[in-house]
Amino acid sequence: MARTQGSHSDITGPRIRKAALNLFARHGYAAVSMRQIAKEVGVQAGALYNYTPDKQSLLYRLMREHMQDLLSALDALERCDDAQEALRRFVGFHIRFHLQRPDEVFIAYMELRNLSPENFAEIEDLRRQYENALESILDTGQQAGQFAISDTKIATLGVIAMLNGVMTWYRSGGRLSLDEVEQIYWNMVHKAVTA
Amino acid sequence: MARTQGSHSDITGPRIRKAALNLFARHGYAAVSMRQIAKEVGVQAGALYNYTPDKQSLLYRLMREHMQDLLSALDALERCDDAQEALRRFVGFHIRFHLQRPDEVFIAYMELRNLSPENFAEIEDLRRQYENALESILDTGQQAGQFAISDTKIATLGVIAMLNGVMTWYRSGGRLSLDEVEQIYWNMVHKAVTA
DNA sequence: ACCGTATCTGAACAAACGTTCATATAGAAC
DNA sequence: GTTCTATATGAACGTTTGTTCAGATACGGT
Repeated sequence: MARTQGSHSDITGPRIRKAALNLFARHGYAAVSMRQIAKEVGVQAGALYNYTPDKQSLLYRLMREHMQDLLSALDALERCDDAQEALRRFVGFHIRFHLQRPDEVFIAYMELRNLSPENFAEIEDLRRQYENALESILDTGQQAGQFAISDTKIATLGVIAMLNGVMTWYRSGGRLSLDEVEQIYWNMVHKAVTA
Repeated sequence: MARTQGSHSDITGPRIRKAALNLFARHGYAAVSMRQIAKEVGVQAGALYNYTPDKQSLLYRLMREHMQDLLSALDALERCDDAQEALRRFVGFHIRFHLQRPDEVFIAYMELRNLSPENFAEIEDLRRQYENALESILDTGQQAGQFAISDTKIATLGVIAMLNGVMTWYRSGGRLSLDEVEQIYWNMVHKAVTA
């Protein structure tokens, strides 16, 4: 008989978050019930409340941790004074990081409206930090005369939007390798911003 | 006393769809109840079922009509043999058409997963038709030696993703005019694909 | 003036929702 | 081996969900 009660389960917490992540990504936050999440974990709905105060916090925590991971990973990227090289690294980093976490990424920009106002503000701030990193690369290159960008703010959003598009179609094991995808996108981004 | 019953209301149907559109766009299909829609229209929930067999059909019809409008409008665009000019027109058309219908656009790509499988397949087919129109422009330019695109399928998705990004930030009356926005994006797209 | 019908109300339905809580149990600590 | 506590159950709560339907009402046609 499987042990179902009383054990110290350090693993139940992570499993709940994983199940919630997966279900939220597939069906959307509003369409997923606490009972569905509990069923996926193999537990009764009430048990979830040992690990989260409510459903909203479950979503918020998933999004916040994802954004913090993203910023940490970006921070760990080797610095580079040359703007073009920095941009190339950013493109590669963005594509690879996001393709490794399709569910987190999907949630992070699809479920923003299901956050409470305070939680939304925090996530939005983290997102802005990420955009600013790219914008400062574009600014640097623009001032150095390497880039010819009419509006760095829009270019930032344009580049990120284009790169994010990769997740709507890329499937590992498909026609193109990760290296090829990175090469193709870098080629487009590079030409789009270069003088 | 406002007339509340018995009248032939050719206007209730459109008002229901408009309210549903607005609410779905703001809060998401799953998070909006039939009673909320009814309240927005100023009617009881049961009355909605004179105009739609169920909630799902309400969403499906909104998405299908939007995609058909999009394809019709694209079809009405003046043909052009020169690929670069055709691409320029496409960029302008896409930006303007989509900015005029922010709610429809938002729903059309956010609520795909809330469609039943059959409905999803139909909408997806319409979307593919639209993508194919752009891809054939890129193909033409590629064969004519005007463009230097390593993969037209990916370039198609990349361009559309970039252009769609405009809707996440553009607000009419903001810093930039529509003409300026179009110019900026055309500049980026043009450089990204040109030889 | 009356009828027929399209339209809406208001109540009802069963099911599902997020959340709470008294109770049970299995493992850790002694 | 007993006790303590973290972790789970399972039932219950009040609300809300999508949907149905009998009855009421007001307009168009005659």
